[in-house]
Amino acid sequence: MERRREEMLMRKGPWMAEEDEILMDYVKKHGPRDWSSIRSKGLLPRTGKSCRLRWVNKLKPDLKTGCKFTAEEERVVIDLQARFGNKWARIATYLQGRTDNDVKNFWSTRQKRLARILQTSNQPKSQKNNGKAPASRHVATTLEAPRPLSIVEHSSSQSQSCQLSYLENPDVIKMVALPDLMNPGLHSLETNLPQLEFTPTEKKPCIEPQPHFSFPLPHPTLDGLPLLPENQDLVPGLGASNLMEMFCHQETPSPDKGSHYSVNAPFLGLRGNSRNGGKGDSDNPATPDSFFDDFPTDMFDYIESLASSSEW
DNA sequence: AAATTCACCAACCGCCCTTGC
DNA sequence: CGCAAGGGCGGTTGGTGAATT
Repeated sequence: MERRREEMLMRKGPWMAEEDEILMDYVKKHGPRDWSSIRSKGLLPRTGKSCRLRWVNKLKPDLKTGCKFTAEEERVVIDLQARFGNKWARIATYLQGRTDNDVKNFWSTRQKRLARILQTSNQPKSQKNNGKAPASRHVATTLEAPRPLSIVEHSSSQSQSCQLSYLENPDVIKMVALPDLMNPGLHSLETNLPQLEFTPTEKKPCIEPQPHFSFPLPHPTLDGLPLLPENQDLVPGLGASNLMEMFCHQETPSPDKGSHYSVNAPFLGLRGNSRNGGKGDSDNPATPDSFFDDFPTDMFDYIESLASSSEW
């Protein structure tokens, strides 16, 4: 009795269908506001926060629940994350039917995948086959390379072999992993695309709206910033040597460390996590991880398609 | 077939901002 | 102006099912 009463005081955990019904009914009558009064009126033994969250993430009409992010949505998230940082709620406003939680989860999964990929790649070959991770998941992307990564200029002919969704991205810097970087098998796959494009996140003032966006946007621009600037294959004046300097200006490759490049590229607009004084993510100091935030997700698709290939 | 790994998702927690008194 | 409550948001965790070994 007492226990039941306690339960009634405040419920946690998964929502039941009846609770959903009550909440829906409440929102129908009162609108999505005054969440705390749901509890105070004795309608549900849930906190206002919990009610709001449930509504926003599950009950709100027109949500794309259960649908994976499309390639286009992924691209939008990547672009907007580069622009806004971890402002999931803001990013979500540009994705119809997606919530901040959706975007956050998508991004988190992507980050974990990348972290794992990098970790796996950083292991010496001798360890790799002994590791618990399946061999098929080994990938060929790393910043701790046996040989330095080479950075080449973008050219239209090369770009055609790349993920199309990134070709219109501004300030594209293409990093080409050497074919034998991690796996000799890459030689045979070279023509397929052993190229990784990095999207710098420098917040440049843009003149014109990006015409390539095909998804519906609430505004033609984002807070006055066009979503993407016009095509610019390269940051003006950034030749390969300049790029190398920018990537490696903090620490040059040391032979005894096996050409380990410590990447610190301020021009990328690196971000830190938002909370610690980080309300303005975009001007946060760079963090080691944040560099990788700008990896396109389909990079992984490509990598994984390689990884799952029997050629590995 | 069992164990392990991974991806995805739902929900909670804590911090911060806004608002009302 | 200061305080408290409510709400918004980002980070994190835990559960579950699918995929892989």
